[in-house]
Amino acid sequence: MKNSPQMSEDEIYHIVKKIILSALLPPGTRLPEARLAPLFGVTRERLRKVLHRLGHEQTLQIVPNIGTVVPTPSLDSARELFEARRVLEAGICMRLCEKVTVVELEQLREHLALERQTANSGLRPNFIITSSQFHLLLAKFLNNALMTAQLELLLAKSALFSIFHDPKNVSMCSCYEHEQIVEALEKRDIRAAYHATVSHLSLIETRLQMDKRQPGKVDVPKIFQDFLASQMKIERLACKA
Amino acid sequence: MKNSPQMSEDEIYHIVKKIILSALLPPGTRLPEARLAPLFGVTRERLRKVLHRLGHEQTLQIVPNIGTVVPTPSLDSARELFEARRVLEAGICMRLCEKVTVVELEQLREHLALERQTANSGLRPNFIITSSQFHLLLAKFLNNALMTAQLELLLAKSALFSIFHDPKNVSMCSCYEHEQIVEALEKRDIRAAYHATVSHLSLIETRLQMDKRQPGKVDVPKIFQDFLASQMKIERLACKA
DNA sequence: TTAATTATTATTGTGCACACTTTAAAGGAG
DNA sequence: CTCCTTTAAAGTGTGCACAATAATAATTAA
Repeated sequence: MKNSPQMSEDEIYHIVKKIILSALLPPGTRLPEARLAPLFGVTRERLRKVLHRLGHEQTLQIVPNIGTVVPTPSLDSARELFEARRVLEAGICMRLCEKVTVVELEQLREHLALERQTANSGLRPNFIITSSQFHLLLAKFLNNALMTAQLELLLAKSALFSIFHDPKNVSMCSCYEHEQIVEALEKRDIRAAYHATVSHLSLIETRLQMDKRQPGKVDVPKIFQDFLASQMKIERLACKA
Repeated sequence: MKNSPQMSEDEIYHIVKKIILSALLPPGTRLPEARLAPLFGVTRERLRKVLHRLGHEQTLQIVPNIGTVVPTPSLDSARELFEARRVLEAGICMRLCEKVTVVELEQLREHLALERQTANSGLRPNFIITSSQFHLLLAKFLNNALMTAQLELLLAKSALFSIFHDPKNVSMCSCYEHEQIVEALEKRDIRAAYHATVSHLSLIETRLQMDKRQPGKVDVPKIFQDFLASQMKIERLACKA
């Protein structure tokens, strides 16, 4: 059964990105373009373009004559990453204190509920994404596409780090920490919001313990195919509703 | 005389970027890949890759069946851009208050002198770049490659706006405003540094007056060639020294 | 049996050609 | 002379083929 729905480049881009950031592939895994392309119903050249785009924005690593591989982030870059996130997200949170609406606060509460639910379900890939989206949601309320895009890049890199991390710890802690941020926003307390954000990010950073799991070979095309199948199932459900 | 020094993709990337950000080409100008490629001594496909990379990071605009064109930024995106810069650069400046060294402060002073000199010389392309580099210099002192890269993207977009702007006003004002930032850093006064940065950026923003100069057709290959020639002259001087 | 070496297969990188689209130019009617 | 239509030129987008490189399997020697 060949899966050839002739996807657009943007669609492919988002799907591949999601697969990488869901930690479905161990770091160091190569992405063979000729094998993966037919799964999206496109030629090799087309997928290649998408892969290299992800490479340029550091979600993938481009290695000459090897192609694109899932990156293995270093400890140094973690330091830089979280420092950048502290600067950007603290700023976002402070601005948000002034202009966040009650409707948006309600949305945040709903998202917190979703996070708890996902955490309890124990599915790590889902949780990594849900957890990131809390931060993204905050940025979106500022109505600034550019800033949202910049944060999205940082979140993508953060997700790559989470791959190395013990899942259970993150799940429990961050839900509570996110709640503290929302509470500060509800009180419109700039100082509290600043500290909640900065300390939350610092906590994530210190929790990082480089496990260095082995590259453990996997059947990449199979993982892609499974993911696409599950995506299609979700889409069908959405259509029904 | 064909100019074919077989440049690397990274070299080409930086040169094209510099040409765009120097406001050498009016907004809306198309970049014909087949014509430009031989100037760098590469094939069309190779240049194409670089052009699209610049397109993905918004330094160029990709239009289907038209190719890459010099973007014409909108007023809305200016608002977003400077809001993002305020958040990021204010954060950078505040952190810098704590850890900037005397050597670095000296470097900043030197750069201010260079800015004044460039402003007086009246060469707008040079000034746009020199002025941006002040902001970049601040970021570099934080020793965070990621944050530097993020700011670099924002500065690139800002430079695109400067193309629409009356050059003389910028020149005079920003030098003084940059000086205020340096003074705040010298006193290690976080509050002053924050305000100097935020108000400087807001001033730049309000000064923007969309001139809407006509696309005014230009000989793109000629401009590229001239730029490359001048670059080579600079390189030769550097070799002698 | 294991290590080293060679042969084979798989995969990336890139130039080329051709189809398709847009732009510029030429020609003709009002 | 101007505007519209038609024709030619220029330019983009993309599949394909082949060369170069890396990974894997097979083979041989110690």
